Amino acid sequence: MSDEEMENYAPRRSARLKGSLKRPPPVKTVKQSGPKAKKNKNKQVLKEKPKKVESEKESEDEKDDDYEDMSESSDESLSDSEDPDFSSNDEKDNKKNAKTASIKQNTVKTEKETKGRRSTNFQVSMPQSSKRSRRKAAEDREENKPKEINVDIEMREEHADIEPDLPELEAPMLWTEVLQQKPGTSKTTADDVMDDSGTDEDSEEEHWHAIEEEKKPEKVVQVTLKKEDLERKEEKMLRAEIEKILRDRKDEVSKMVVFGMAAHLNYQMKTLMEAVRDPNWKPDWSTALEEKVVFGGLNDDTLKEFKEELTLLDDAIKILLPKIKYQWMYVDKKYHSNLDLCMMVASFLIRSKLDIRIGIAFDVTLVPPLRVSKKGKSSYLGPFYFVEYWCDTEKKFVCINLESMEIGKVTELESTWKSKCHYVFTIDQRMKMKDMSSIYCSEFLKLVFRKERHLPEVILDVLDHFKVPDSPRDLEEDQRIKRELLALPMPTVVAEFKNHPLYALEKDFLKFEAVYPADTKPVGEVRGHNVYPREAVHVLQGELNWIRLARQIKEGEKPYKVVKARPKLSIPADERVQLYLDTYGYWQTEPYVPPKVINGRIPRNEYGNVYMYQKSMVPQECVHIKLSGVSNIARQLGVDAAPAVTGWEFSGGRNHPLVEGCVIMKQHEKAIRAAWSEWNQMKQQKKIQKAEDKMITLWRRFVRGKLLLENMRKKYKIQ
DNA sequence: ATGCGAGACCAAACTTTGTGGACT
DNA sequence: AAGTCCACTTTGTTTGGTCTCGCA
Repeated sequence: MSDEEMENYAPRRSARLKGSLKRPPPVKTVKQSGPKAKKNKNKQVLKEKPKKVESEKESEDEKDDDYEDMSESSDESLSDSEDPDFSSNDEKDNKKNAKTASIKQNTVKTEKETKGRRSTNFQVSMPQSSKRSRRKAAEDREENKPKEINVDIEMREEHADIEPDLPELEAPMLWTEVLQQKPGTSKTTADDVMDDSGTDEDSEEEHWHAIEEEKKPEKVVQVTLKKEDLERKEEKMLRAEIEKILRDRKDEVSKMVVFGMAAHLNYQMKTLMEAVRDPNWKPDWSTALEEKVVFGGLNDDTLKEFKEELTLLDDAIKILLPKIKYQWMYVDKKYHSNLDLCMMVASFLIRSKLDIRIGIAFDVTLVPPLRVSKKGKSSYLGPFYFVEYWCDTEKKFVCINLESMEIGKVTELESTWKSKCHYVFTIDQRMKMKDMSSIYCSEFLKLVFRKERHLPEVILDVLDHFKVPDSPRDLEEDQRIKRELLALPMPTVVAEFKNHPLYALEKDFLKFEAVYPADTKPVGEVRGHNVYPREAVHVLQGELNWIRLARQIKEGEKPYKVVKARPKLSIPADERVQLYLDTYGYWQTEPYVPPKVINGRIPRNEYGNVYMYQKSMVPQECVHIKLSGVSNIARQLGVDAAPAVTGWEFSGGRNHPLVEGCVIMKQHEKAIRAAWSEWNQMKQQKKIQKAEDKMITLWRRFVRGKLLLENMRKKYKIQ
């Protein structure tokens, strides 16, 4: 990016808001994203489960030894493996063993009891903070390690398989529990017990179902009141949310319309060029007229003559291939639509060796969200087409009004459009698309018109997709348009100056805006306000923001403007003092010069970090390694490593630096990378091992539970 | 009729370097 | 037993835009 581009890019306030300086999305959004949400859910399930097992086990302990032996034997049969973790993973085992004083296992397990307790908690699973997963994502991108993710997914699926079966195991346990419990003491609440009375006569199983399926009615008055308040608040939030979504949607849709129109124009031009350049296509009726143009120049009469040759059809010509269609129409001297006519005139002019552009005038008609349109239905009938040709004598493109076939009458052209158009694009034979609204829309500089249009950035964004470099002629034209616009009379109304593309009032300068050079003379005065050219208004930035754009303040520069700084939220409101922020213009900055390594120590900022907002900011003789856990490795190897701040994250009501990997000296890179990959491999292996262990534990529990259930059914003769 | 300014209201931007407890 | 991870948290102030209303 050249310096000049940089300036255009950075200092505009609106650009700042939408662009690079926008803070990274808050954690919230990351949290809500698919994989994370899924993980949370998964975690919850896992956390809940041990509780159930606990209750299961407690009731189990109260039963006679019969099925304990049973489960014991199943336990043993399953825990053949010598792996101590494997058999000690289950808390149930430990307690039971302690109680029954089983010989061999008891010794092993009591020894490891504390360890076993911990592992029942299932924290082993995949809970990951957004930060970590983001870092992991970055790391995956860099190192291509899909394996890790696969394991996660597999595990989740595994659980999904097991999970539905487990509740069945609970039934007999809870049933006995329920019978034993006194009203009010149980977890299954007094309501359930009260409902019991009604189902006295039922069989045991139906009894159970009645308890399970009964829904508790909500009765508490206080809760409903609170709920109402909540609803009111929620309703408001919901409405705001919906409005925002609709607003965004409207923006998106209208952007799409603009994009679609641009693509359409692009396509038409392409088709036209194909048709005209086709050597097999030889319409001869217009040759005389063409020669007239070539030798005598283009004038209204020749164009009118051309149009008189044509017949207007009532129905569209149905030929699918547009190129053929235009060729055929031209030969047959027929047209149906405005577009057809445009294409034929354009063909004619190209054949007459003229450089042409085709233009499209259109509008984006959308009813604003949640608001009734005052004007009623849109009367938009467009798009409308026109042709321009390059006039050598005037050194500019001149428009042709396809209705009257008059040349060069810009204001009349607009009146031929049957409805108001806010956008006019043109495309030349090089496929260079330009926004010419400023020339063809007479109200272009009006405040209302500006507001009805998209932001200039959006238009540029769309046109960027049809990238063709500017030719000298394009640049010249831009200059000419600017001169013409400047020659128009200045607005007389103060409000018209707000966001005016050419002028700005001093009173409307934004907080971070100032006139540069400082001695810029006002170009006029409106009701006592000085009018400055918009070009002279520059956006300033504080030092930290410039660093984020890889620029630093030149030495000895004085702040160009001092603005009120935002209060520090960490200081209590009553103790805050008004702080000020020094701001500088682009011209006061230079490209960021990364600091040098002194005595083998990587230079850090006051927080012990290195700013790595851009790749170019890496300190000299250093490299930035974006691998998670790499700073640990560096520390273990005794290598100096500085955490790299790549952005900011808003969480916990505060801003925190986003640290991605660290900066180390180049000479250590190889060793660190090797050490990291070794460490990472071990980590992966451990993870897989853990996942497998857990799977086995779950399966073991599942099978044992099944056996237990069978035993119970046999014993109590339950089907 | 038109434009202006004040004021109310609202949405969005901007803010820019922790902590405590659990776990390993 | 130190080091690491993770959940907690989801602010409050400023700013600019929009709308309305009264006034010139």
